[in-house]
Order: sequence, then structure tokens, then C-alpha cells
Amino acid sequence: MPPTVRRIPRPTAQRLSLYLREIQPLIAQGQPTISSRELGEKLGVSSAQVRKDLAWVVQSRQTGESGRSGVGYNCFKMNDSIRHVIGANRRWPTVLVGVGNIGRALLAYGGFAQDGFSIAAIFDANPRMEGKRVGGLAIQPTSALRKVIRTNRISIGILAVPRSAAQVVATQLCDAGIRGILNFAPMRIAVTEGVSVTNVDVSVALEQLSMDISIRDQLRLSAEGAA
Amino acid sequence: MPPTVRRIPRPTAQRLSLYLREIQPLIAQGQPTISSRELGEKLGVSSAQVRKDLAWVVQSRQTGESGRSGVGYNCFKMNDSIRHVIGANRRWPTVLVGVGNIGRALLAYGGFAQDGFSIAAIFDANPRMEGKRVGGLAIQPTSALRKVIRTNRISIGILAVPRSAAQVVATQLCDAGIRGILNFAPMRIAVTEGVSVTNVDVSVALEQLSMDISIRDQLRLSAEGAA
DNA sequence: GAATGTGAAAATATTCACAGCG
DNA sequence: CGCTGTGAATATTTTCACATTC
Repeated sequence: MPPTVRRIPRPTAQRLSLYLREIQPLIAQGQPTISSRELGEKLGVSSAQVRKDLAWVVQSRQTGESGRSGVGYNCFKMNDSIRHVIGANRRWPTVLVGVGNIGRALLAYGGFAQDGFSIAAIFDANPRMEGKRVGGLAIQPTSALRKVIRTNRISIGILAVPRSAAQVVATQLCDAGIRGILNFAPMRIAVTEGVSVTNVDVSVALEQLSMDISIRDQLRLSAEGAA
Repeated sequence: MPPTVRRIPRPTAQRLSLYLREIQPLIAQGQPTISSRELGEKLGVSSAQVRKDLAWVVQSRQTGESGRSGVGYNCFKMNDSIRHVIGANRRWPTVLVGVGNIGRALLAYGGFAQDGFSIAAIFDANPRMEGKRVGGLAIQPTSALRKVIRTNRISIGILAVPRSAAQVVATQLCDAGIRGILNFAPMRIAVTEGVSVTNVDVSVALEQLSMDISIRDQLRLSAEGAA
């Protein structure tokens, strides 16, 4: 029996993305190393946490090297290792469905190209959009989804359509054999077993924020009451 | 010494937003109640989890009523209670800074109005945008931020500017006395002590998704290997 | 019977704290 | 020294399981 493959803890996975982002400027400006304390302070995370997370990365790669005592972590190596674990050193061609404001914002941004993500084809359900070129790509009808996804072995679909169309398109994506969906529609979508979904939801984010603010208010009040 | 105010567990806070979203259609179509099991299944959460979360809501409101044994939870009451805890029954006027694609998408969406969030004023650093009307609001220069935020007692700022402008605007918002920032710029922003930040980051979301897919792949492979 | 509400148990995640390296 | 790597201790979160209510 092989040693059970330890799955990456959810919170660690999330933080790895943040570490990655944080060291990009350091690499750009040639800073050779960073300590767990420094990196942690930037992100409001304990140094022990950072070390545990990075230790996990090393273990999962089964290479025995990582940070150096008394010095810190090599930014370049860290970058490499994290990308390896995250899968950001693979190519991840995606399809974008829905060329409205959000879709255009994504096409215009392109900042995730360095993580291997690219938009390979764009689609819109509105027939009047068909053929129009946006960001160098011609808009295709959703009927072409299946073929494009199959022939290009695309594993990620970006769903940027209005709520009303979201489930229909999600089902089309699943049927076409997509592996994961990044969902911008403000609703839960049902997907085929085995398809991953990540939601980007502004309402949820706003609610999270307002909760934080409310909690701060309460703490402030009770602190004043105690003083 | 008063009973220590128990803070809401982070994961619970996140799920409450999801419950809220999930019961909106039920309320709209007049379904009177829902069981913890049903609600949990919709979201991939255990029924015990749902009950614990909702029990927390009740406790924090200090009203003794919630679900009914053998029946389930009253959708209408649940809606009310969760909104109360989240703060979604307050008014949350916001300012939007940055009227690019993301800003326009937010202005066009407006689906968070029912949670009390509204965009009260819009700003852009580009002077050529000044005065242009989008979504019924005239674009103001960022120099007006301070005054608008103060006079309208606005607590949330939505930061939808390019990365290069993000820190400058974030600082302006903080100086103007903002309480929380919803940050769409793909970077960590530094803020004044006491200001909450929630990030909406597409790269992080994509990386999360690709990790999920990779993990699924590994599991599949090892399962096939074992079979 | 069908469901809630909740202590107690289990699983996860974080922090502590320190041996050991460079 | 300063800093990593990591077991052990803590804290948090989830699940179990069951008495209780409708």
C-alpha cells in the first residue's frame, strides 16, 4: 500500500496563491530571499503558518530543499515550487462564454496569462454578437462550444453570462466535457459529477465586507463601554 | 463581567450569504419552509452544519425561535434573521471608483440592491471621464471623494481601478474615512488600521479552480492505479 | 415520522516553542 | 545570532448521535 496521498488543506491552497502574488514584485526587483516572518506580515499571517504552508509544498513535490536557516526562502525557487503545486506552470486554455462587461474586463485584463491561463475562444448566446471581434477573437455561437472544447482539450470554462442564461450554458459546458467552471453569475449552478466550480460573487463579497464592518462596530462599542 | 460576545465563525459567516441566496427563489415562489437537509443538499453542506449555523443566527439575535421540529425552517423568518445578522437590512450606500469594464458591469448589474447595497456616487481618476453619465450618475473627479464620503456617511468603497492606481485610491478612501473596501484590483492594498478589505481576485479564483482540477486528476489516476 | 437543537467526539487548522542549521 | 522545519499543544470547525418537539 502506497503512502496515502495527503490532500492539500483548503486554507493552505488559498494562501499559496497569495504568496505567489506577493513575491512577483520581489522577483522583478531582484530580491533574492524573503523570510517567513516578512512574507507573513505582508499578508497578516503568522510566520509559523507560512513555514507550514511552504513545507507542505516541498513535501508534495518530494524535493527536499526549500528555505535556508538564517537566510529565508529563495524567491525564485518558491515561485517555481508554488506554481508547480498550483498547476500554474501548465497551460490552461479557457473558453469565455458571455461577452458583456465582465467578459470584456477579463479580455482586457489578461494579467493571468503569466499563470498559464489564456482565453482561447469566446462565445455569446446572442446571435447578433456572432462574428464580432473582441480582444482579437471572433465571437462564436454557443452551438460551437462542444466542438471547440473537444478539439482544443479545454478544461476551464469562464461563465460570464446573465443569471438567466447561466444554468443552460453551464449544462452545455458540462456536456462538452469541461473540467471546471469559473462562475460569475450570481447563482449556484448545477454541474455534472466531477466538474469543479469556483464562484466569483460580488453580492457575497459585499455581504462579507459589511459583516466585517458590523463586527468591528460592535467591538468598538463594547470596548468603549468597558473603558 | 458580561458574557463574552461570541464572534461569528468565519466559515459560518460565508455560508450565511449562500443560504440567503438560496432561499430567495423559494420565498418568491411561496414555499413556506425548508429543512436543514434540503438546504444543505443544495449547497453541498451537511444538515448538521446548516442547523449549527442557523442556531448561531438565533443566538446572536437573542430571539428564541427558529426552526420547528418535524417541519423545518420558515423561509421568511430565516431570510429576516440572516439579513439582520449580516447587516443586509441596513442601507449600505457605496462609492464606486473606476468606471472601466468592471465598474460598468457593477453599475449595470444592480442585483445587490435587495441586500441594501447601492452605488451612490461614481468616480474616475481620468479627467476626460469627468461629467460623463453612466448608469444615471455623473462621474466625479477623485478629488471630490473626501467630501462625498463625509457628507453622505458612506462606509463602503468599491475599488475598480487598474492595478497601477489602486494603492493611491485606496489611501484616498482611507483618508476620507471609509470603513471598508471591496477591492477588484489584482493586488494587496495597504489600508489604515480599522478599515476592512475584501478582495475579489480572478487570478486567485482561477488558481483555486485549477488546483481543484489537478487534485481531481490525481485522485482519478490513483483510483485507476488501485483498480 | 420528520425534523430541530445541541452536547460530545472527531477532524482540521493554527500557534507554540524549540532543536538544529548556516 | 536569525531563521527554518517540525513535533506537540491549542484552538477551531465539522460531524455524530440522540433527546426532544411538533
